[in-house]
Amino acid sequence: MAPIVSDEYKMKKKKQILDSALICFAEKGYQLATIDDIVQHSGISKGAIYNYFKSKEEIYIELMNENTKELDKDIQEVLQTYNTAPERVTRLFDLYLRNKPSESPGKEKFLVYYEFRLFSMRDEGLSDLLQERKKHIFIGNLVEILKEGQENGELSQDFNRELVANTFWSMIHGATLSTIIDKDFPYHEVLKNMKAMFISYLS
Amino acid sequence: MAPIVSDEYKMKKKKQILDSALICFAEKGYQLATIDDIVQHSGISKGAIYNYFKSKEEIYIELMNENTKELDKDIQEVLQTYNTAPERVTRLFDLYLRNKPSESPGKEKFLVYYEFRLFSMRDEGLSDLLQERKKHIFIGNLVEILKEGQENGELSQDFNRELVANTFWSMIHGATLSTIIDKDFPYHEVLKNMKAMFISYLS
Amino acid sequence: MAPIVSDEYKMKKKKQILDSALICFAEKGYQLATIDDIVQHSGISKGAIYNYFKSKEEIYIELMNENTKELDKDIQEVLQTYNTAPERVTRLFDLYLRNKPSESPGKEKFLVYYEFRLFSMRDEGLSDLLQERKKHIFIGNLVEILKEGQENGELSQDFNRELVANTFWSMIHGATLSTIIDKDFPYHEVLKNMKAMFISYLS
Amino acid sequence: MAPIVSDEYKMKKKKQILDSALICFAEKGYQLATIDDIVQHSGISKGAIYNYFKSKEEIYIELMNENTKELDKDIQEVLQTYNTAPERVTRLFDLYLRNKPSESPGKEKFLVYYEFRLFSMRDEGLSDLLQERKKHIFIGNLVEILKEGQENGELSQDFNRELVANTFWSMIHGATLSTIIDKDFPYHEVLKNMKAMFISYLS
DNA sequence: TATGAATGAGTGTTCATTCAT
DNA sequence: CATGAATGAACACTCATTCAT
Repeated sequence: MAPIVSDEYKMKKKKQILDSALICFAEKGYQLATIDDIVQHSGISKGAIYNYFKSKEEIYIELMNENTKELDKDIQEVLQTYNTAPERVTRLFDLYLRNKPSESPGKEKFLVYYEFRLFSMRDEGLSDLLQERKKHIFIGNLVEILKEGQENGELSQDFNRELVANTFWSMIHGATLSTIIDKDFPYHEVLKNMKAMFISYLS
Repeated sequence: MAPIVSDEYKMKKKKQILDSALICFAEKGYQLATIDDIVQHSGISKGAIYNYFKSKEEIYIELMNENTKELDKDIQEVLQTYNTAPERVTRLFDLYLRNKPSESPGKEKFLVYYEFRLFSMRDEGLSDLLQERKKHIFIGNLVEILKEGQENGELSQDFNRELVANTFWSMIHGATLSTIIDKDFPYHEVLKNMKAMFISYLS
Repeated sequence: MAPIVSDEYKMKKKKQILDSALICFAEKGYQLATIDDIVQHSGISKGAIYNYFKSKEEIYIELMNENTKELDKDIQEVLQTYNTAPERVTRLFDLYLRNKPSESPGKEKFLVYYEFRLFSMRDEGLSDLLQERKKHIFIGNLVEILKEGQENGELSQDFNRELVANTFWSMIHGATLSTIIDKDFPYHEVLKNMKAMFISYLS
Repeated sequence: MAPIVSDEYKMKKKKQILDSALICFAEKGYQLATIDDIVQHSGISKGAIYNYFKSKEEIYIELMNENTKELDKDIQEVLQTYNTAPERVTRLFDLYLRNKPSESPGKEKFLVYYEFRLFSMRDEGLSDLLQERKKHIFIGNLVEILKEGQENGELSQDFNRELVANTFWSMIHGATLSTIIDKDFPYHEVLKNMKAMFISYLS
């Protein structure tokens, strides 16, 4: 039976809901934001929302999946655009210098994202999934960059790649989180500082 | 009216409630943990809990205040025990190498703490208070250390102290958060890495 | 406007819906079965269903009407095939010995039927209609049989025909209901027992 | 810790809720009766109801358990008060001649009861429990009566006791159900008729 | 006619908070 | 001070019905 609306229409509708949900979750937090908030904000009826998502939690999770996909895309782009390891690491930092968790809408996005990450800790399946994903997208890619860098002599041979990759991402997390919770946090300067420290450490 | 029970008794009772609350909040998260959970876990009646705290949120906030106080005490201890800037910074790192957010009950404590920090973002008063407190306890103390270090030549003159202090704390946040959300995160190694990077940067 | 599709087509479609509805109502009960269940089971779209029936309740009622019609047909057949009163009563029992509410799909049919009968009690109009129908189809026919039987001396003169007819049907109801609610109920034996009791009582 | 209200108080409250629930279920049926209906009818708040019962279904089931208990008590009383088998069987019929499903509140009770019995068919555990209970309370007791009656020569040796017991109860069901669904059904006369048939069959 | 997306009133259930005992 | 029964606003989710295409 032919669908009465196009897939494109459905995607658009889903995106509409996700966009509104993000704003609502950012404003009140996932638990305190209600489906009615999303209804109000999106102008889409409650029933319609439940046609696209089977629960509030599914909206949350799908929202976060989108987020991860975007981030992954950004990272891939860096890998494809730049060739040397130092350049690539530099650009990864720049990704975050550009993303600006210090102002809307980046701030809200990150706030919701970190809340989600902590929230997900109580669901073993979810938490394992996210950990695995992180291991591939975040750590894996960076390890690969570092490996190539070490192999072709761009980088020092002295460091443990896994460790350094983990260090990189935890610095990013730290700078981002600090920005979210402290509106006076000098995000750019700190990140530049970290970038300098990190790059110098690699060489 | 003279108090019928001693202040000590009251403090003990409050502590009991806070301890149970921490465990409940860790297990389910603040929103999902119920007063009844705390009742069950603490063995203290619902009415009694409301004699000591005027709302669930107050329990949350007071719990976090306790946390901050403890941390402050730890920091003060470092300052009083050690004299040189490099030593002091080293010991601040060690504080976290000791605290171990990688295993219970430290993990739960940090989980609840970070959730609280994000939660607090929606209450301007609360968020300002915490920011201010942070500025004093975390940034202020460290800036003081760095200043002394620069003045007596222990540290390089090249850096902006505020910035470096912020960098320090955001690295700590990053490592801690990473540990909470990733059970395979090599917390100690990363922290040692950061410590090395950081100390070398200061000199 | 001339009908675009044949009446036969419409009847076939209606029957399809009713058949699916019966299965869905049997499975979950009228209230818990949803239109979507019927859609899923029948493969007919929601809109189409509402083209044939104006509400879920109408499906229910029409389904029961079908049921009554079938039963009526069965009874008429007995009346036309057999001539003496004892034979006819015997065959009425046999109708139920054959119908087997002890196994699918008879069981489901009876389950839905009795639920419907109880459900209908809250709608005075519906309940009156069904009562009237019963009085004619069930009681009326049997009274007629008994009357003829008494008049031509096949049966005892001693009994009140209305009463006996009511007794007959309530025994049938009892046996059927017992079978539905008790999977170990010895339906056939009980019914034979009743038949014996009843026939002997009539003579 | 001493309870703040007596057990008696709690029982009274529970009974209040059950009484109101019975009336609401009778009026609209279990599915259509809402908790708010019960709130309105009982004057007990929604929260309070959920302090006594954990779900609407639990109210339903407990209501039916009460019903069964009462019936069991009635049966036991017959057994203890009367000694001979014919007398006992007579009195079991009388129980139902007295119970009057033809008028309120007996009618409502039976309506709800039969709806429950049919409803319960979709829950295997529940349905098995009820079947088992029936086997003991209803069939078991009657079989015992019949056995004693046969052994001391009060009753005919010719019949299968289990079968007869099942026949008895299905006649009762039939008469009761007929009364519920047909307001003109001559309940008393039919039951007396059945009693006569049944007793004569036993001798 | 057929389709299935949209609607929104309605439901069972939860839970922070209160307060009589 | 302690207790836990009572309260009721709030919420996620459902589903019969409608209607634009």
